[in-house]
Order: sequence, then C-alpha cells, then structure tokens
Amino acid sequence: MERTIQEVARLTGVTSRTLRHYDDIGLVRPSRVGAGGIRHYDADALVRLQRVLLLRELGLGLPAIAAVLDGQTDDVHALLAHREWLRQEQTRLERQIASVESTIEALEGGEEPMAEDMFDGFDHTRYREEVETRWGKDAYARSDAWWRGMSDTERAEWQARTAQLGADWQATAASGIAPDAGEAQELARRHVEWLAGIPGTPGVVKEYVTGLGEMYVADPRFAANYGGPEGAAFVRDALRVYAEAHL
Amino acid sequence: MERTIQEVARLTGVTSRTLRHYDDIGLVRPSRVGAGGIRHYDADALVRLQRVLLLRELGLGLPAIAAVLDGQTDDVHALLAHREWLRQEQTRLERQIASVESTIEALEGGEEPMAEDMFDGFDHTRYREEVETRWGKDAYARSDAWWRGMSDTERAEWQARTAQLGADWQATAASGIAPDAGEAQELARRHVEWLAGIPGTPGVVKEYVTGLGEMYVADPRFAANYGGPEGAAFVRDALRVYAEAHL
DNA sequence: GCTAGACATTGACGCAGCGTCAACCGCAAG
DNA sequence: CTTGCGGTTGACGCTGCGTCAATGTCTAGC
Repeated sequence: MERTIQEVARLTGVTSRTLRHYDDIGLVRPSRVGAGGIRHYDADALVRLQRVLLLRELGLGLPAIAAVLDGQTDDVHALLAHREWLRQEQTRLERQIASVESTIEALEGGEEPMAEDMFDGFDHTRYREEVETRWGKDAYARSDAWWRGMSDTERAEWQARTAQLGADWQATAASGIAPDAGEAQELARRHVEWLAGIPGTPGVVKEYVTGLGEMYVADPRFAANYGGPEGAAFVRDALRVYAEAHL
Repeated sequence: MERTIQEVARLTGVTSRTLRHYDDIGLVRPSRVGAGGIRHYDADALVRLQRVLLLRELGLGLPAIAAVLDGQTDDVHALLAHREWLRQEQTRLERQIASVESTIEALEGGEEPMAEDMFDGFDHTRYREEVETRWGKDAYARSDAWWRGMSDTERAEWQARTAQLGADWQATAASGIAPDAGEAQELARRHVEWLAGIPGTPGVVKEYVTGLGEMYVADPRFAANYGGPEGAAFVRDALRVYAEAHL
C-alpha cells in the first residue's frame, strides 16, 4: 500500500527531487516518515499529488495550488483568475511577436541599425506635417538634412539633451513654483537655446516661441514630453514670460 | 556630454540598479568611472543602452542581446530564432488555456474533483465502447458501478497498482529476458490476479486472457501502457504462455 | 559478517533579471 | 554640524526545481 519516493516518482513521472521539494514547502507531505527519514506515500498522498500535478499542468503556481488544495480558495475561482492571467500573457506575446516581425522587416529593408526613436526626444519624421504646414517645406527639408547628417552618437546626444530638457520641465512644474520664477525662466532660456540648435526653424523669434508654447498644450504628442497638458501649460506660460522679457 | 547613472536612469526609464547590473555583466559599461567609482555615461554608451532596451522589449534575453551587440550574432538571425521561440510559447499558452477552460467546465458541471485519469492506469470511460462490444453492456455496467463506488483513495490505489504493473512490464520487457522466463511469468500471474479484481470481466478464463493480450498489441491506447507495440507484444507472449500452462 | 550497490537522506549552489535592503562615503545647503 | 541626496559595493530574495556532494540505510551476494 505504501510506496517509496522512487516508486512514486516512476508512477507519476516527476522526479524524486520534486517530491522532496513538495515536502519541503508543505505541498505534498509523505503519509509517514520511517527510520532514517525515509518518506513513505500512501494512496491519500497519491491523490493529493495527483491533484497537484493536474493543476500544475494547467500552469498554476505552487502557492496557488496549495491554496486550492487546502480549501482556502475555490478551485473554479482560482482557475478563472488563472485563465485571465494566461490570456494577458497571450496578448503580450502577440504584441511582442508583431514587434519582432516589424523589426525584422526594418532590418532586412536596410534601415538604420535601430538606434532611432527610443528616447521621447525629437523624433523627426513624426512631426513632418506639423513642420511643413507651419514653416514650409523648405524648413522641413533643411531640418531633415541636418538630422540625417548626424551620426548615431550625435543623434543620441541630441535626443538625450531633449529628453533631459523635458524631464527638467516636468520636475520644475511639479515642484509648484511659478512660471515666472527664476528657475523656470532659466529653463525657458535653455529651451530657446535648444530651439536655436534646430536648423530650419525660425529660431529665436518672439512669436515663434510663444506659438510653440501653445502647440505644446494643444498637441498631446508634444504635451506628453512635458508631463501632459498641465506640464505643457507650465512650459507655455514660462516661455511667454521669457519671450516678452528677452526677445 | 556625460551623465550620471541617475540621469541616464531618468532619461531611459530604467532604474539605476539595472544599469549597475548591466555594468556587472558587461552588457553596458559606463564610458568612464570617476573618483569614488562614480559611473559616467557618454553618448556612445547611451546608444548602446538604447539598443539593449529595444531588444529587451522584444523579449530577448540579456546574453542573446550581448551576442548581437558584440557582433557575434547576426541581428536578423537572432530575431528570427527568437520569433520561433515566441511562437512556440504562444501555442503552449493556447493549449493551456484550452485545458483550463475544459477543466472549469468540468468542475462547474459538478464532475468529480478531478482525481481521475491522471495516471496511465485503467481509465474507465475511455474504454466503454471497447468493453461493451466485447463483453456486453451488462459487463460495462457492473464494471462502471464498481468503479464509481470507490472512494478517491481507493481509486488512486487501484490506478497506482495498474501503473506499477505497467511499469514493471516495461522494465521486464526492456531487460531482454524471454517471455516464458520466470520473472515474466510471475508478472503474468500478477496480471491475471489484477484482472480478477475488475468486476464485469470474464476473469481468469484462458481465451479472455490471451485475447486481451492481442488487444494490447492491436490497440495503441493499451500498448502505450506497456511501452508501445514491442512492449505489448512481450506482454501478449508472456500471457499466452501463462494461460496455456495454468488456465 | 563483510562489502558492493542501489536508493535514501540533508544541504547548498545555480538559473534570469533585477528589487530591495544594508552599510557606508561624499558633497552641498541650512 | 547636521541633514539629505545620490553615489558605491555586497548580499539576499523570488520560481521551481536540476544538479552535485557528502553521507546513511537496506538488500543481496560472497
């Protein structure tokens, strides 16, 4: 009636190591421990093990299995929750596969060694329409040439600067100070300086800077760089104050 | 131009702990380590980190990413292999979800607390047709009543005995001895004894035992219990010899 | 009665990828 | 001088066991 650990292992297809592990964590205890610590399993222990293995095949974690077996959780309930988790994993995988495939296509198409558009910085092509309608095709072309002319390293540097500027704006807006305070105005100065570094834009013209501030608020794509609409509003106000005073 | 670990962390969205980990394993090293072991990252390091993060989002493991970045692996090749792995994961998940759902249905339908059919043992309902056509509806009904009348514990015990018998047959067949050797004949005796424990079957009748042997060979569902067709053939031969001599 | 061998036991490390203390140091502000 | 922020190097924890390693026990054969 009783079986040793090795016999149980053969019967159920698990290793003896697994059975010892289950004993350690209290999931399936042997029915009796004889001389020398030898584990013996009776039919009841086998029933329990059998239920464990069934739930394990379904992908449940050992703690969840323990909860079900000890009656702390309703089995149907546990399985429903588990199914939900499995489904989320599945959609995650789907998205990942799609990403991998589009990346493969891009690489096979000879695209840039995927260094672009990782930071939230100035992603050029995304704003093509915006630039062309506001400042003309010529402006976009110059800007585009400038962008493509840079090396990966230079682009990374530029993007990092852009991201840092955005991060600083967010931190400042969140600190609660006024848009016309010194710190915010210093940021506005950096912002204008940064703008001047982009060829093909009007540069340090007063109405351009204030207009840009409005765009940050109106366009969620830009607003996201500054912590959403509120952050963008802070940037707009600070830029307006700065432009009035210095441009 | 250079940034501290915390700045890089904010820029890229990873934690400084992760950056230190990447340094430890040599995946992304800081461009310079200043006084007090302070890490500094320049634009080149950012480019590398950026590529790491892109590949990580696709689900690649860090060693695989390192291989790609160090030019030891073609990136397209690595991604193709990775896609294959992702697809396998996906089908595995699909199957698991299907299993979970059928289990949920079974539980909601008030089925037995899923103790059945885990071992390779005698799974009753699977062989209903087989039993009814060979030995009549009455035989199946008696057998069925006997099976349902048992407790989980008893059923587990029975299944374990059945599985053990199958395992012993496989081991004996694999050992290379002849079907009429003593050890095989002892197993045959146990087999007949085991058969006698199933109500509704003809029992220890000579032609029943030999016919059963043939069925084991012919039906892959049974053969699987004895190690496939070869193992089943060994069982059949041993049973025939035993039946001729003792029944 | 001894020994070999098969199987048992209890540690303990390793795996992936960091999160999370812990303990300590350095620098700037109040 | 203290406080606080940010930097450093360990080292453990998590999931579910696989995989030694060192040692004990039971059975079989001489």
